[in-house]
Amino acid sequence: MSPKPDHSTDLRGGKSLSHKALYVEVAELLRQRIFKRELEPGSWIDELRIADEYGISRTPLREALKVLAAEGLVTMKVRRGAYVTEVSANDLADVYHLLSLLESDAAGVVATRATDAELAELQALHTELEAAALPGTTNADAFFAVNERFHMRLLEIANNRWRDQMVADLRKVMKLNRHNSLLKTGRIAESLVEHRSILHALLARDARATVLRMQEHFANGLEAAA
Amino acid sequence: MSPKPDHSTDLRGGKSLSHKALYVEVAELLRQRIFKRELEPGSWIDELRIADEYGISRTPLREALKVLAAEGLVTMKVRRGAYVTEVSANDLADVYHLLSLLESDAAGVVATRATDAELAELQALHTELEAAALPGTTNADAFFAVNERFHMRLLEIANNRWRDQMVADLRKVMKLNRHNSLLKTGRIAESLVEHRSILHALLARDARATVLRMQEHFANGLEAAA
DNA sequence: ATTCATAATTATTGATTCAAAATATTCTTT
DNA sequence: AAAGAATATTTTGAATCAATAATTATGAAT
Repeated sequence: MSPKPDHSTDLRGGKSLSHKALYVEVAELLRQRIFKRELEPGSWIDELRIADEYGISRTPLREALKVLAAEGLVTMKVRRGAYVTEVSANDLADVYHLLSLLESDAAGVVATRATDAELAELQALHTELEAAALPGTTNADAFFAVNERFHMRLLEIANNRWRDQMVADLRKVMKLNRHNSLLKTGRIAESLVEHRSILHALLARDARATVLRMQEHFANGLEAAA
Repeated sequence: MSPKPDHSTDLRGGKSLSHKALYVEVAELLRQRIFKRELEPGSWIDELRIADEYGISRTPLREALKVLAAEGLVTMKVRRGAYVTEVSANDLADVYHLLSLLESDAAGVVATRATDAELAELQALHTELEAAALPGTTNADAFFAVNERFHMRLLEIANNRWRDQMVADLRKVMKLNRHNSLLKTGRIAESLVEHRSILHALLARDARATVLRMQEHFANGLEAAA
C-alpha cells in the first residue's frame, strides 16, 4: 500500500544476506542496546517505536522480545508490554553465586578430563590475557573480551550444552547490573592474578584446587561489586 | 470472512476468563502434550495443524514455541520450523549433573539459612511422601507429585529466583527422556530412603551432610536411568 | 469551588489474515 | 540416469483488526 518511510537502519538491505531469522537478529540488536544502557533497566520498551526504527513490523520484534524474556533480560507484563529487567544488588549476588557454582564445577571437569591440546588452548588464551593487562598498555576492552573468551572456552571444553546455555544467560543478566565488577577496570590486576592461579591448578590437573581457585575468583568479583 | 470451523477445544470459550496471555496458555498445553509423548521427541511440530486444533492463529502459537525453545523443550531450525528436542542418554547425564549441582547447593543453603518453620514445612512434605510410599497402598503418581513439591519447596526456601528458573527448565528437559528414573516406579523405595537421610541432615542443620546426601540422591537417580 | 467518581477517548497490546521468500519435490529433458 | 527447471509446500514477515487498559475530561455532590 503506502510506500514505507524507511527510517534509519534497514535490517533487510540486500535481500537476505543473513541466513538467520529476523527475530534472532533483532534480539541481538536489542541485547546490544540493553547492554549499552541505551534501553535502561526498568524502562518500558515501545514496540511501535523500535519496529519503526528498524523498519520492521511488530511481529518479529515481539518474537525477539519473547526470546529476551526467556533469557531474563526483559520482563513481560500482561497487557503492559515488555520492560527491561531491573537487577537488584541481591539479584546480582544470586547470579554470582550460580555462576560460581556452575563455572567452578566446569573448571573441575576440565582439570580432570581435558586433553593436553585443550589445556594448551586455555594457556594460550591466558597469555593473551596477560598481554592485554601489561602495565602501561593495559587495554580494558581487550582484557574483558579475552576474559570472556577464556571462560567460554573453558565451558565448551567441559562439554555440557545445558550448562553453556545457562551460564550464557546468567552472564547476560550480570551485564545488566551497573555495579558489575567483571567490567570494572579497577579489578583487572586482581583478576589477572586469580586467573594465573586458576591456570596453574588446571595445568597441574588438580581438580580440587581448580574448583577452589575459580570459586575464589567469583567471590572476589562479587565483593568488588558490593 | 469464512466462519471459523471451530475444531475440538476452543481456548477462548468464555471471553477472557483467564488473564494470562494466550501464548502462555498455549505453551503450557504444548508442554503437556510433549510430556505425554503425544508429540514425540525429534518430530516436527506442524504449526498449521496445532493452530487449527486449538482454534487459534499461528502468531500466539509461534510465540509459545519461542518460549519452549528457550526452555530447551523444542529446537528451532532455520526455515524448517520447530522440532521436539531429542534428549540423548548423554544429555540426560548432563542434565542430572546440573540438577545435582544446583539442588544440592540449594539444600546446603536451606540447611544453614532456613527458619524452623520452613524446615517443619519440609518435614510435613516428607511425611506425605512416606504416606504415599506405604507398602501395599503405594501410589506412584502421588509419590512423584509430592516428591516434586518437596524439591520445589526446598528451592523456594533457598530463595534464588534464577536458580528456580534453571532447575524448573532442567526438570522439564529431564521429563523428555523416556528413561527418566525419577519417574520409574521401581526406584520409589530407594528414593524414599534417600529422602529420609536428606531430611535428617536438614533437621540437624548439617549443611555439609545435606549437600552430600542430595548429591547421592541424584547420582543414584542417574544410575537407575542408565 | 474543589474533589471524587464516572464516562469517554486515546493509545497500546494481542490476534488474525494475508503476502512473500525459501526450501523441497517432482517431472521433464538431455 | 542425472541434472535442471518448475511447482508445490512451508516458514517467515507485514499489515490489519479487535480488545483492553490508562488517561483525561466532564459532571455531580459536598
